[in-house]
Amino acid sequence: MSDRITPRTLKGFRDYPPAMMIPREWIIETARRVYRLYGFSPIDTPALEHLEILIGKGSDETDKQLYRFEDHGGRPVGMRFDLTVPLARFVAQNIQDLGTPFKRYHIANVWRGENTQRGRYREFMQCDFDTIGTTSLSADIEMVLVINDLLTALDVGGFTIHVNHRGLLNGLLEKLGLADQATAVLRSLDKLAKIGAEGVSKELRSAASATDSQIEQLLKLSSLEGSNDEMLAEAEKLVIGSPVGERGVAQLRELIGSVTTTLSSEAMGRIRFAPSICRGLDYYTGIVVETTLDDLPEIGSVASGGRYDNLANLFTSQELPGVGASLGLDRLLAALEELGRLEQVHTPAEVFLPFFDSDRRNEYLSLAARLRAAGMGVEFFPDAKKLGKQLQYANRRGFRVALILGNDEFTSGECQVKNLATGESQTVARGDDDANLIAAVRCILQS
RNA sequence: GUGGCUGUAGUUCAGCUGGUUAGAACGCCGGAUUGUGAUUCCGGAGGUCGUGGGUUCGAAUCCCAUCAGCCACCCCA
Repeated sequence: MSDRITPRTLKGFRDYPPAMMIPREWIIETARRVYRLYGFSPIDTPALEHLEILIGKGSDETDKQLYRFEDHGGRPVGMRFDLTVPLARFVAQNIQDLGTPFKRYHIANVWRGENTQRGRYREFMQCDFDTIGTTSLSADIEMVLVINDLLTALDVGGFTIHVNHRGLLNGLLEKLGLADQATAVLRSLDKLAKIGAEGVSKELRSAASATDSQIEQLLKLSSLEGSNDEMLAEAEKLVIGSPVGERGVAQLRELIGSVTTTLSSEAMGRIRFAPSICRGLDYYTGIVVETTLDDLPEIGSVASGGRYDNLANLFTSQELPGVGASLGLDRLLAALEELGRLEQVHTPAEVFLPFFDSDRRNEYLSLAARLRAAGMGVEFFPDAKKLGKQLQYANRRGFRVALILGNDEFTSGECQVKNLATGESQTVARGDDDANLIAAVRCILQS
């Protein structure tokens, strides 16, 4: 047996044991619930697409990271590297049946063959939601509200939603005569928080061959401080005379105004105009957002998105503008773990039923069935091992309650209800339908 | 893709400039306690030192390659 195959996973790909999968599923379920509350419908698309659908849609960088190969029929194919390009293909192909506006969410794995790092893998999950087929700012506003509701539901603690507008940036670039260097300039500006004003100006000089006065103007916009209103007023001055720039400022003002009046007073401080963020992706054309956790800003954006008015043009002549965002599941998970905001639970059920008296299996099974019918998760231990061992197992898995019944209890019609967190145990008379017992368990679970 | 660091029991690590049967803590399993889990005591299992070559009388230790992880760049979730 020396030729056994070594069990291993590919670089950047990983297994998800229960301790990881339980919080993961909780986030996914929360995202699903919040998206649905806004009327977004689920879709899925194939992991594999014709190569021509995927290449040239993101940037040179995404083309390099694309997993590509020939299928068994010799067709050039690729694995999706995000959910937005498949969405563009999907709506271009099906919009006549879907109608507009089309609101969808899509929670699925994507693949990128890039170098790995903590929180960065080659297979990872995105939780996207987008509204297709309307240019109304309502959809942009709703995107921000969804992010707010989602992160609130996920109990991540304080967070800040940073918003900016590509039109504002493009307007300034036009005025400065740097429009053809847009990508390089925006990428440099995006790093302001990371490398500082000096680093950015150095990079602007070398990468975008910007002059000192151009750099000064760009940094002036990026470094604005004050209230949202004050910053917007200053930004407006910088782009005055540029229609796209002025429109960007107007939209930002409207969006921030709408969001702050909709949110509760404690939540409205969460939205901030942030003139330096712009998102690396080329296809954004309007509002862009990034969201950081106040207690862990250095981990980067956990929910990002924006408006893209041209994406489906690659596949159809029909005009299909869109706006949407994506929750960074794995990054958020890493952050919550680091912040100690994840409950360490290893079992999806909360009630543990030891197999104590080996002659009474069927009686245990019917008790478990009755509790499950009452909506409680119950795990019945498969082996009639020593009670101490069974309780140890229950304790490690994070069960809340153990129900202990041996020969004594069965004959007296009672049950010991043990609170595993405190160690306290009470004896409850079961009665005919176990209603007493169910109430006692429920009491502990709700405390 | 580029550069740097790391890789020894399940886990965290020790192992001096190469030298006999590679250690510890915690964890795990069994028992003390045949009806009660985070304590205590006793006992036990578990490692071809990531993998493959090379140098050497001799390699966990040195060299090369490879795989994997971490960090920075790049990019992004």
